[in-house]
Amino acid sequence: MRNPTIRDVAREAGVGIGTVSRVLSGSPLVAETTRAHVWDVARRLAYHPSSAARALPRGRSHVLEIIVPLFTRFFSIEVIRGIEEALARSDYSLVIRSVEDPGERNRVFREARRPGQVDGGLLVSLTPTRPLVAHFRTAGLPLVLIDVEYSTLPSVTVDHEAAARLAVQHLIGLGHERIALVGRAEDPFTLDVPDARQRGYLAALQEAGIQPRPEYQRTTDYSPEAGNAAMERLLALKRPPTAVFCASDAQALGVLEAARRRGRLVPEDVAVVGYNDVEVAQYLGLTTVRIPMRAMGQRGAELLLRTLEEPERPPDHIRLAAELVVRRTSGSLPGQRNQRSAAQDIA
Amino acid sequence: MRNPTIRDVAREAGVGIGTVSRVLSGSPLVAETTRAHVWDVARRLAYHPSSAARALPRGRSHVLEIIVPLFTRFFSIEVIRGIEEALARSDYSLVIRSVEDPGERNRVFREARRPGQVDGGLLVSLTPTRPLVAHFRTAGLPLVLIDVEYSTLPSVTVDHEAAARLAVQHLIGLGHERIALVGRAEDPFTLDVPDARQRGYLAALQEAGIQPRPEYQRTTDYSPEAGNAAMERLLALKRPPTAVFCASDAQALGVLEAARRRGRLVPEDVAVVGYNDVEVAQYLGLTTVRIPMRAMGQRGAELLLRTLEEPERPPDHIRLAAELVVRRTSGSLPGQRNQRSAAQDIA
DNA sequence: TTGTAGGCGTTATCAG
DNA sequence: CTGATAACGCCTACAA
Repeated sequence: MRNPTIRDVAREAGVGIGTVSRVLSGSPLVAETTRAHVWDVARRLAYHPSSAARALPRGRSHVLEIIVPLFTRFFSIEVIRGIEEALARSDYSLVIRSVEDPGERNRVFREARRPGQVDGGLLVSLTPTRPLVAHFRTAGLPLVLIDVEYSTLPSVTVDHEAAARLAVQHLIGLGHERIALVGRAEDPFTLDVPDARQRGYLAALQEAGIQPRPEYQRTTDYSPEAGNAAMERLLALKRPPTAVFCASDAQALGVLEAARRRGRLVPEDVAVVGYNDVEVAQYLGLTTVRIPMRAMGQRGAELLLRTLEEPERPPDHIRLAAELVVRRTSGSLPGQRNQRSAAQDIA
Repeated sequence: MRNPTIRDVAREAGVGIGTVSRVLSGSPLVAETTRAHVWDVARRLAYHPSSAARALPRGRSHVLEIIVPLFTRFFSIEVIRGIEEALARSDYSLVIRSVEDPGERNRVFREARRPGQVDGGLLVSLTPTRPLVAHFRTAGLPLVLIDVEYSTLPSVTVDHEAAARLAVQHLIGLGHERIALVGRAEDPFTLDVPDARQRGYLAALQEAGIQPRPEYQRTTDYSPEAGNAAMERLLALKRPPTAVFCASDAQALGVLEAARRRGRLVPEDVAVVGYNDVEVAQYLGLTTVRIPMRAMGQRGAELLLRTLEEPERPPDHIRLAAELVVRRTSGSLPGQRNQRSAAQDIA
């Protein structure tokens, strides 16, 4: 009934518990025959070491903590999934902590598990506070950042500025000059001002010698509703833009909807480019910038694992590339019959 | 540098470790003054008990395990989120295990944490196997099911049959008689044959005295692409349906797209109803059945917590109500401008 | 190469 | 009410 302990295995195998322990932890100081025998017995008894008991003398829990904002957001989910994939074969468990609103952030940071509870942390899209960094440092626990940079900590990021520039360059390449930005409102979770996507947008315009216009730049939060409202404003201008670059696919959805309601054809009257490449983007034919979310999670987890093995290793700063995915809403190549997207007819 | 241990607190407070332990666990057998003093010292030293050390004599880890299929699916995410909300104030941690394909299921079940690793489990949309149930039973660990029923285990479910009937009744109420079903293919994760939604569909037709037609019933998996293909087939019939009920919003998306491509107006030529009420449904104006996913998670977690405190408690079987959300794709009532009309309760 | 013993931080029991 | 002290299951010197 009770789980077998290491002692049971030792007795059953006729060896000392030290030997069993060595076999299980793969120590080379065991005779080959002994090892085989012990393994046999352990398997037969269905022995599984208690992680709590193991954590005690080792001083390590084999648990990793990840702190992520807005758990239900597609971006977060994908990153988490990537982390899980990387951790799957590593016998580390993952504890996920979600920060649902900015006020919660400091509380969660403060409650970040004490050493012994957790062996390391992963911070996603969240700028670390000084105390948090100090906490992990003095505790000797590795902390890895995803989608955020910090000089002394390992990180995995995407160059959002370059990604945004890519998108806007694409629009310029199609001949657009009146290009609007539906950017994001100040992100309450990170401190990245001005926003990287906006910087990329401006850079692309400048490269092409296009004068940016303030009335073409709107910032809203990441929702279809907000995108919708922003687009309404843009379309109400005397010279409305012929193309719109959105800081998220969610906003782009709203932009498409507004265009439809105002009778504008996409991409004939107005081209739309989103950001992230969420699932529905492909389905709606939305041209967008693909952010390698899952890969970000994977690489971050790998970085953490590596730092765990080699604590003194200087922090890596990995930067992944985003790619532009051209679909129908930006009216790619001439001669290609553009389908109107589903979103437009439904509503 | 090292974390303070209970011994440090005891020494600093000038008491025995037993007393500190009692104070911290809220035992009433401590003098009020002693208690206050010990708390003070503990706070001052920033003492945090080691969960590993605590787990050892207690035989409980304070970790709960949740096994969920297809982690990235909206349904799973929402349920998990509900669970987290319920657990947030309970100092239990959550370890999430995802089953990404049916082959993985048994492996994950087999690896279900041994007692001592975990204090209980939550199974989402996954029919438990005999061995799994036995495993938890003999280990004396509570296991709660979400979105699945099993006589001897507590569960939280939604009556999918009633929910589906509701949707189809709505269509019938609008005057439709040629109503198609885009159902789900056999679910590799659960064993629910015939599918509850299909049963509900058939029941609603029968109640209304409508003869079900085999050619109106298509089963596909939960993807827009599959829904799209199914709709193409339906539209190719000599007498195509005037309404389609889909077993998921994902399929409904594809159905809408197919209708658009074939030049059918929604809802004038064909009405469409989805299932789940995913985020984008509201945005696309999709009439659908709202499944209380988050609430399912919450209630499930609460059930688990309760069983943890009271192990002998007979299993509760909680059944939550789904509601119909009428939006544009079913063309509600003439003149009625409401996006969401009165939600109707079921069950 | 292997067995033994001490210790990891708590809880729980049992005398005081 | 409170303070020792024996587990809890495992790891790791250390001794053999």
